[in-house]
Amino acid sequence: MSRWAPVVWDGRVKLIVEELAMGSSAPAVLVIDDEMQIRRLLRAALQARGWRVMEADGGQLGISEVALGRPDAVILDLGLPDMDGVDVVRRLREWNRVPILVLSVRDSAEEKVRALDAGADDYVSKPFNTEELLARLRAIQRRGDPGSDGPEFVSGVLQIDFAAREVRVGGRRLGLTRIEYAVLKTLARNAGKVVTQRQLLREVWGPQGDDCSNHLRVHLAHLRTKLSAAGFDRNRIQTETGVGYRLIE
Amino acid sequence: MSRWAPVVWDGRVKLIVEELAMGSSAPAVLVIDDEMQIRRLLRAALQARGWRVMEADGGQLGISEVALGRPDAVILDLGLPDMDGVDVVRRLREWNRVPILVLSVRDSAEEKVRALDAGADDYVSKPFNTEELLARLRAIQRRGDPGSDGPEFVSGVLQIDFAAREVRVGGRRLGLTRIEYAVLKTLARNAGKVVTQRQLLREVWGPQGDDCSNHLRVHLAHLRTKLSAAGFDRNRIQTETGVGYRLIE
DNA sequence: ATGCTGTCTTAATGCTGTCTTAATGCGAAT
DNA sequence: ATTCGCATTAAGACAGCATTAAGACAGCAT
Repeated sequence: MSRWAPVVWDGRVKLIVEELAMGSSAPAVLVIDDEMQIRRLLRAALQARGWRVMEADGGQLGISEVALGRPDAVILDLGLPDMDGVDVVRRLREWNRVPILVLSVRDSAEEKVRALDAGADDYVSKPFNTEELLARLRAIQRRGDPGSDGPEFVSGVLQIDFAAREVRVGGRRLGLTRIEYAVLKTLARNAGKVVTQRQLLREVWGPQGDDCSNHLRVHLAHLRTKLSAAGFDRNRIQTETGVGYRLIE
Repeated sequence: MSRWAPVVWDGRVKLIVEELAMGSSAPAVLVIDDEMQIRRLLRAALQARGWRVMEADGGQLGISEVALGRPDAVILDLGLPDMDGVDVVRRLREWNRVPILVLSVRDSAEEKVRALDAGADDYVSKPFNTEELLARLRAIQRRGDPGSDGPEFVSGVLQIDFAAREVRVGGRRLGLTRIEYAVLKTLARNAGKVVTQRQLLREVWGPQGDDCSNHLRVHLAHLRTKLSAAGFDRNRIQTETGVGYRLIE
């Protein structure tokens, strides 16, 4: 099948194309808000500016979503039903430095001070101007994360520096194509665990990217060949027949 | 000039004396505002919280003060008499990444977007709540300064002086156009890492500057030609197809 | 205003490298 | 034995890239 079989040329498809153009590494933002209307509004605005948008409707879910999805920024509504918003900030800051923009209906100085001192990077009162919010989001996201230098994934001879998009095997740089890198990145992020084919397909070809499983096999073969040529044991990418693949730690 | 030869007892000298008095280890903030009342108010509040305070009453002076005094944060009033505040931000950002909190009497979204996209880190409207402003200052200052240990970049034969906007290859000066310089600067600031096309496009053509990818290619070709003509290995600007570019360290 | 200079944009070309497609062979499960 | 899923390879299609040249444009000095 061709990737250009989709019948509709809607926003979703356009997004996929854009993601592909960016090596599927478009910055992701997590919106934590219990009001669906706000989430919808933000999703539309953010996607229009090239963000990948994730959503959570509660604090608990939001925190786990940060852990799982590793967003590049977080928009957090303080008025969540399940827990205090400032506590969410605090909990996140215990282990994560992702930029956090706090939203709130309250406009009091004390509230702002509380949130900012808990570790939030900016505070915007509702109702907000969308353009301003986007600009503020850009501002806090622009100032990258200082504390992340060097390879973030190391396992034997294989090391991956996600920030630099660089893969090394035994110290030697490896040139990977967009798709090969995306596949390896996903496997590495879930090292030891089985990554389903669907998961890989979505990572590379987007939500509509099922029935590209043959492509996946081809690229995996290339990936294995390149890795093993550089001294990486080819068998460390295991095939779980009918399920997916696993990178042995 | 010797620090203890000053003929005039002006603000700068006063500042030095204060630095000595504070042991000069406290974080410094530069307040750029033409209204003396505001400066006094801020000075009192900031000093009470342990900041070392520097002052400038105009944009020109403020910029040179940033260069000389290397403050850890800047509070900048947009409504300066001698130049447009947003321009001050822009000028500072050409070579410096110090956190900037912008103050303004104007509360319009456009103004905020302009200032933030120019490189400011936060925007507070006057009249402001002092506690909130201090909390915001802490928030932007907390998120340290990642990539600027000095305005110099050196890697092999290539050296860039961001302050002077000067590029040298093997000591010889290189004349670059605005766009060429902006591209090289961005690559250098992220040396070793892949800089996405979108990132470069935004750096040069602003936030809505997508769909200029062809221009980018043209200017990159010029840049590579100029660099290699001066003795810089052309391959040290790598292309990551479909993703972006990387300057090899 | 006018012309000059250097920069930016636009467009066209050929090319490189990546992705897709399809064909073949293998092995495990039915 | 047959079928299904997977690995591998090779070849062609295609997107994205590099490069060049020419025209538009802005900035600047006259």
